[in-house]
Amino acid sequence: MNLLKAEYFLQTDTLMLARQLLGMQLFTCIDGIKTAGRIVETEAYLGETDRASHAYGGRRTRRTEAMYLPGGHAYVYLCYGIHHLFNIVTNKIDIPHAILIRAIEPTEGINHMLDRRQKSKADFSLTRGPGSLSRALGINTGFSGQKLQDTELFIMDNDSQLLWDDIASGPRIGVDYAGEDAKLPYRFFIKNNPYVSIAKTKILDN
DNA sequence: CGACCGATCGTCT
DNA sequence: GACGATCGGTCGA
Repeated sequence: MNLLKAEYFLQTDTLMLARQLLGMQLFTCIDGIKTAGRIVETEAYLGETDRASHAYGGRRTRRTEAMYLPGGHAYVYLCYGIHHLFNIVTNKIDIPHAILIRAIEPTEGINHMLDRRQKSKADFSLTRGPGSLSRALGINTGFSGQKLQDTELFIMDNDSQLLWDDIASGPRIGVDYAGEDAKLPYRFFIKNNPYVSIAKTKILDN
C-alpha cells in the first residue's frame, strides 16, 4: 500500500478516477484515532455541464467553492440537515468536478467506527451509504476545502488491481431532479460487495 | 420484503 | 421559506 498524493486527482478524466478509486483505502486520523475502509462505491459529478452537480451552470457559492479548488481537496456538505457527504475534488483549478464516496468496507479501527455510529455490533450498515461512512470515519463539513494529506485525511492505493469484470456501473442515486442527466451511468461499484447501496435500478454494465 | 415518513438545518432565492 | 447527492424506523401485505 502506498500513500496517494493529492496531485493524483489533478487528472482530468473524473469518470476514470471514480472507477480507479474502487479498491483503494480511505483513511482518517482524527485526534489520534485511526480509521480506514476500502472504497467499494463511488459517483462522479462533472461540474458545470452536469445537472446533478451543485456546480451545474458554474454556480459558485460559499458551499460549492471547495469544488473549484485543484483536484485533491475535499468537498463536504451537509445533506438533509443531518448527513455530511464526503467528495474528492478532481480536475484542474476552477473545473468543479468531484467524486462522492458512497460506501466503504471497514479495514481499520472498527471499534472506533462503532462508537461514532453509536452501534454495538458491526453489520453492513456501518459504512454503507455516504452519510454513514462519513460519520464512521469522523468526516464533517469542517474538512471541506482541506487538501488530502497524510496526517488527517488521505488515500492509500492497493498493491492488487481490481479486475475490470469486478466493477459495475449504473445511474446515480437520489438525483431525480437532474432530468436526463439522472440516467447517466456515473455510479461505480464493486460487484457483489455487501457494503454497496441497494439500488432500485437494474441497469448494470462495465 | 416495499412504501412511506419524520428528522433537522445550512444554503440559496 | 423551501428544499435537499440520506437514514432508519414503522407499518402493512
